[in-house]
Amino acid sequence: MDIDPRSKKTLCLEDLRRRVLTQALEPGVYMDETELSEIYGISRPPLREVLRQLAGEGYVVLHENRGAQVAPMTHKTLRNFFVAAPMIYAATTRLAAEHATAAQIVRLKECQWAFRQAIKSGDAAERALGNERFHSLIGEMADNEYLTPSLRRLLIDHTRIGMTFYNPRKLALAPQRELAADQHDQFIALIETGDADAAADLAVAHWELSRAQIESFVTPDSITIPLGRAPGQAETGGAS
Amino acid sequence: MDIDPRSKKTLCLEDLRRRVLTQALEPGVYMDETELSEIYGISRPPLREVLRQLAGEGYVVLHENRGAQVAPMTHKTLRNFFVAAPMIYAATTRLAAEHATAAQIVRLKECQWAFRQAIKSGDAAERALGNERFHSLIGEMADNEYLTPSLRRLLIDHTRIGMTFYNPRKLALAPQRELAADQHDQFIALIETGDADAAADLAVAHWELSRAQIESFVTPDSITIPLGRAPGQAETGGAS
DNA sequence: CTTCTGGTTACTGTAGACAACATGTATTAT
DNA sequence: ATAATACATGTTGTCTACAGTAACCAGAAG
Repeated sequence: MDIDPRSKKTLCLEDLRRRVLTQALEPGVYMDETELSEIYGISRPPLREVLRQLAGEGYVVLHENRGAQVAPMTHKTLRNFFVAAPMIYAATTRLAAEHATAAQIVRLKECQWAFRQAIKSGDAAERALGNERFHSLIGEMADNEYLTPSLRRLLIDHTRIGMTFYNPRKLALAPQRELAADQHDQFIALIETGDADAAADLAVAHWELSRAQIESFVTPDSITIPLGRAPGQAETGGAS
Repeated sequence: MDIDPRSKKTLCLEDLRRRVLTQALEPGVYMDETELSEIYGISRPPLREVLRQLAGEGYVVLHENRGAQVAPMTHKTLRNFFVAAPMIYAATTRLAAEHATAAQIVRLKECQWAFRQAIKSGDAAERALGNERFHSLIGEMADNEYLTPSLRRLLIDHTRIGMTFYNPRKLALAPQRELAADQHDQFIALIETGDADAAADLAVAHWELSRAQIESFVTPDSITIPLGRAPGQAETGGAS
């Protein structure tokens, strides 16, 4: 579909994906077709095609006569996410270890290198996109057209959730970030040796780490702060 | 997205889905935009939107400057299908038993009634579409936006495969068809009582039955036919 | 002051016409 | 005779202009 990476339409598609993933376009907001078509230098019909495709991929939701809405995140979202993620991640990682080609492993290593660079730089968006790409590549390795759709859908919200909670200034979380990156190296090693069982286990462990991080933000430790002290931290707060 | 079922565009979308599922549009064939737009009485831009959406849903594959192709079925298709199906079916059925609402169960019963009618009538397409709708409704009950994409993708090919192999004239398979329909009734009963474990087990059993039917056609028992006899059957044969 | 109704506005949905690309064929040169 | 190239044809990709619809706001009646 997107063979020619130079076309404006493809650029538009990729940029909109990026904007949704990084929450530059916040969940739930409505998008103006005319405005977007002017931004990307194309007319409305092809832009509408792009929006349809994004709807199919789960980035946006289309409403009749009311336009495209960035896929919202509700209270049910997180719960459903916790149910589906470990199963899909474990399954796709297992299949990746069984089917990965040499060329794919090379690309995965390049991606991991870029991911570590992003962590060092402290750029939340780059880190989140790098992580998304890493797991997306594992999905490609799995080479199963029936599991990929759910994996892609999971990665969209996993990235957005990570983007919400990730804060490079929280030094206490640096060890966890290192651990996550180390696990990525282990993914590569296990996929390269074709150890499917270990890869599946690692996928679950990797997921548990991510889950713990998310839960630590959903249930913050603000209780430990003594009463009467000036509250200087409100980092997890909203955007706009 | 498709709130108004009367619009030509929605009709077009649903009809194309139906045509792909019943193999009226055979896997791999290319579709002519102009021709389709004339058939459904709409112009090419909205038709192209429909094709994009169908691509997102996995019914068709888009090729740059070469149009839309009905999603092909290769040798890898069946293998990947066998890997993913039991996992997704079991998971969604379990969740359906946990989350189903009364209104949804009513609709499922209506669907099951229609399904039995279709079996009696011997209409392969109606039966296949009825089965697809039944499992699609269970997917809705599961109410998990992360698992639904894979389920829908599975159901597309499950329906097409069933459409290929199903032959109402094969009387030997009548008991299996009856069993499948009975299992649907059991699905309803277990979902209604909320027995998630039993529902998941039934999903696997239901899948195994379907799998056995498929395998019996992939590996036909032509060996038992004595040599020298006129070969009168070539039903599973290829397309254009 | 509240509520219903009419108009206004801004957006989405669609159509028709034009441009770009790919394919198949015929012609020419080797 | 064969291969390569140029052309003709048909399809996809895109743009501009128009039609339809829903939300918003103002004004009048209760």
